Amino acid sequence: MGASKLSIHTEHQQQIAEIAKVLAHPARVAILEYIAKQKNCICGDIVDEIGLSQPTISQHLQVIRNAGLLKGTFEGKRLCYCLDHDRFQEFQQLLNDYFHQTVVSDCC
Amino acid sequence: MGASKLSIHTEHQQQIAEIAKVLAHPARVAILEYIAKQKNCICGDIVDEIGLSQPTISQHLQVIRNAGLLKGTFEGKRLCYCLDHDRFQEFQQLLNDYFHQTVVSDCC
DNA sequence: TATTATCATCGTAATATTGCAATATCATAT
DNA sequence: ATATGATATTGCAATATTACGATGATAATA
Repeated sequence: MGASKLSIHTEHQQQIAEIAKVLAHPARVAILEYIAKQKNCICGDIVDEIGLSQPTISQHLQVIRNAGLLKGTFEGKRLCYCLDHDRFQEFQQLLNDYFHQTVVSDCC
Repeated sequence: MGASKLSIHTEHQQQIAEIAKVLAHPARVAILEYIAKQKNCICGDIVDEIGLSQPTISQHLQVIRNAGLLKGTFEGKRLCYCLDHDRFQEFQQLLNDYFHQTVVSDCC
């Protein structure tokens, strides 16, 4: 198959999985790091920074954008991508909640 | 392709991606939740709990085990799967560090 | 020993992901 | 209006993931 049986899981479980999927590729981890530290919204050189082709970067960016992590706007001639601070923090919060909620009962 | 170009990313970026991959499927999120709350190491009924076949659960468990999240032992006739508390906390810590390290400079 | 219960592995099918070349789009500059 | 530069989209190939039936391995029990 390859398609996951979504209906059998809770909304919350799917939400955590969706969030994790964004971080589940090193290129996206790298892109997020790079975009985050850009102070001046000049984001056109992600391709040079990461060692992947422009279409591939664009594809990863779409995954990040679909997750709601990008605030985009235009500045001069370049399209600007900025990390959405609030959404990024929401990611952190949701994952943190998951870890806190999932209390491991010491057994073995 | 489908294979990711690992060499171009840092160890740390790959580590975050590896961790995220474990959580990147709702079934594994559900399995982790379920195993965590089991107090008495009776773990044979994950299959009944989650709505997936035994081989599929076993496959997901292998992903979780490969990530170092399982402490296994025997108890009576049943193989026991328990969440490794320390490793689970390490996951939390590493993700938390990533979020803290990735400080978003407010630009747009 | 034979049976049963439990979990792992194998084989296979369907789908998803990753990556890039080619091409399209679109804002800006000339 | 046309050319240029930057990003998005399309199409395709290779690989990974997800799922399950069939089968194998192993421990407890009859």
